[in-house]
Amino acid sequence: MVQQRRRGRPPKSDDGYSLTLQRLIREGVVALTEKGFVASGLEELLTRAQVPKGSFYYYFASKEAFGLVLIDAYASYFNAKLDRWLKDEKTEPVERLRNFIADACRGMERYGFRRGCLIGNLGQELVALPDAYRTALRDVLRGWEDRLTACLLPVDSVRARDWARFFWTGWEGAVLRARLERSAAPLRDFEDGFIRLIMAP
Amino acid sequence: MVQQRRRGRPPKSDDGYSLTLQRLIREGVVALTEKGFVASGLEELLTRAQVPKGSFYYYFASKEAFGLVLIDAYASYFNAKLDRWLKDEKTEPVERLRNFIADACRGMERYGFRRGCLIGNLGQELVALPDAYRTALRDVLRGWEDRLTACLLPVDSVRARDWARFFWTGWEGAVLRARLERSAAPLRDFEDGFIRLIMAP
DNA sequence: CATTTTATAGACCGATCGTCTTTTAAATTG
DNA sequence: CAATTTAAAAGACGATCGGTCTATAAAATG
Repeated sequence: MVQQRRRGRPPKSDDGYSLTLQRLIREGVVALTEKGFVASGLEELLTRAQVPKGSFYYYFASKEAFGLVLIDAYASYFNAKLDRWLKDEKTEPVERLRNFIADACRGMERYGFRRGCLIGNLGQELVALPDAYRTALRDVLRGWEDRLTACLLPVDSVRARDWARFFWTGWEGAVLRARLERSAAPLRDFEDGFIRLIMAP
Repeated sequence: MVQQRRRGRPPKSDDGYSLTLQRLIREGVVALTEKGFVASGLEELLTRAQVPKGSFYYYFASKEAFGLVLIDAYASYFNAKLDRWLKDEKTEPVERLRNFIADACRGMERYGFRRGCLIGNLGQELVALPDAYRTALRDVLRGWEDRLTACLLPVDSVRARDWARFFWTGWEGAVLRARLERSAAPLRDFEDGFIRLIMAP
């Protein structure tokens, strides 16, 4: 069947990710990891992204819709990062987790502990957010939980999921604490405790 | 010595806590535990507290100054709660912690998981907040750490402080997770893991 | 009644959000 | 190549709200 060409100007890129859109999403994710949703104003975002306001509302119906896209984008980015570390077959499971944590420490240091976890940030302001956000955020965390569970299965097949849940719960707290202290120490302290926990008989 | 009466209209109450002030602080703390600093608008707060806008700026120099007072008020409230549970001499140390957690679970359930931890909420939006807030929040957490350290000293005198640090780090995450899931399960899961950790040989 | 201090009232400005109309750009079709 | 069609950008605009400030009322003293 022959593809019937549409009349008129075609989209800049057919995958739905024009350069403008990419910049909006990139700057949006940065803003949310730093300040959360409410404190992130569109005006400042558009200035940073070098995108005029008119374009924003061409791509997104509202700030609310934009936020959901950002959650998705962040989840994709973070899931890729997790898969890279936690599925590294040539490394022992617990060591994979250690590698992920070391990478995260470097990441937080690189940005002077200004950037935290997008999911954690939005989670804290849940009451001020559109209702659909809660389930979206929850599901992202569950996705991380699944990935870590898979990684820990060889270590303790019975409790792998419990440990994974415990990890992400505590990790969000550790990221918060690291920002408060402007130090990666809370991340490493949590790492030590967690590994001691899952290694205990 | 006879109390010389001051000229002018006397304050409604001499302890510096007029009914108006009490209402402002009460509603302010509630707002911050629910939505954080930025998302908490003065307009709504004043409506709830039944205080006209003009009065607010009689009591506080700015929203920023107000926030610092709220952090203090919350810290006092929470420290009193901690002391009540963690210094309960007729109870075993670990059991004291369990009691505190059970109380916290009831608290979160009572408000339908709308209210979180004021310190955690503000910690997440640190970048959007006045600079003085960071150290204030950090010091409050250190105060909690001291209290739990004292409680855990009989259990493990060497590692008591490490465990206390670990607890508060993870606890902030657990509160966040509980709000996301609208369930106290994350709090109890964290409790289980933490106690297993400190009891391990 | 003038003075002093406490407390209230609400006007005011600027920022932000979201919409709307207009303009430009890039392709297709006859 | 001119007309047509759709994509994308540009930014003016109004409604709303947050935060601050000035003016006024209330309650006491001398």
